[in-house]
Amino acid sequence: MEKIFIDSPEGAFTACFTERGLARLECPANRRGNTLTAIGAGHSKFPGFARWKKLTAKALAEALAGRAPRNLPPLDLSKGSAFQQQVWTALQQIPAGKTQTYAQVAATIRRPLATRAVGSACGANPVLILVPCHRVLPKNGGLGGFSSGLKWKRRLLELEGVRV
DNA sequence: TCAGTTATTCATG
DNA sequence: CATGAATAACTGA
Repeated sequence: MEKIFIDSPEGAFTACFTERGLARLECPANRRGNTLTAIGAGHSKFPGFARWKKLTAKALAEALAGRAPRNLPPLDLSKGSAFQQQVWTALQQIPAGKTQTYAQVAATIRRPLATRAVGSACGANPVLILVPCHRVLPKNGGLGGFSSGLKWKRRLLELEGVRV
């Protein structure tokens, strides 16, 4: 598990890679740019690691600019249960600037009654932004929740031009 | 295995 | 508009 930090205008994101791909991507804890430096960037344990890092940084930059990333690094979602992986995969099908309700996501994975479970799966999503759990809103027009804080969810939606 | 929990939703009053 | 039940799946013990 290689852990690095990726600088961005929003702060330093944390990314974790396994031999299979990107396993985690976390929002900066505090908004003001912290001074953490890259860890593990020197020794690439896995083949293609350096390229994944570059792809991740690039995809992240694209996403923060409100556009859908061209190329994503491989994602290692093997940590999650089968159900969670289905949800996370479904989330990636939502185009930038669009939103879905928890019920709609439940419907797309052919589990129309699992709306609540979908919410749980979103909360367990380890790869924020690249797996766009922020594009899922409750049906009543509220915001729902966000693992790194609702501030981030609102901001990410604004970056994509979504009004709440 | 099972009780407790959840980033929901719908029907009621 | 507030409340409560229903509902599928995760988590921890």
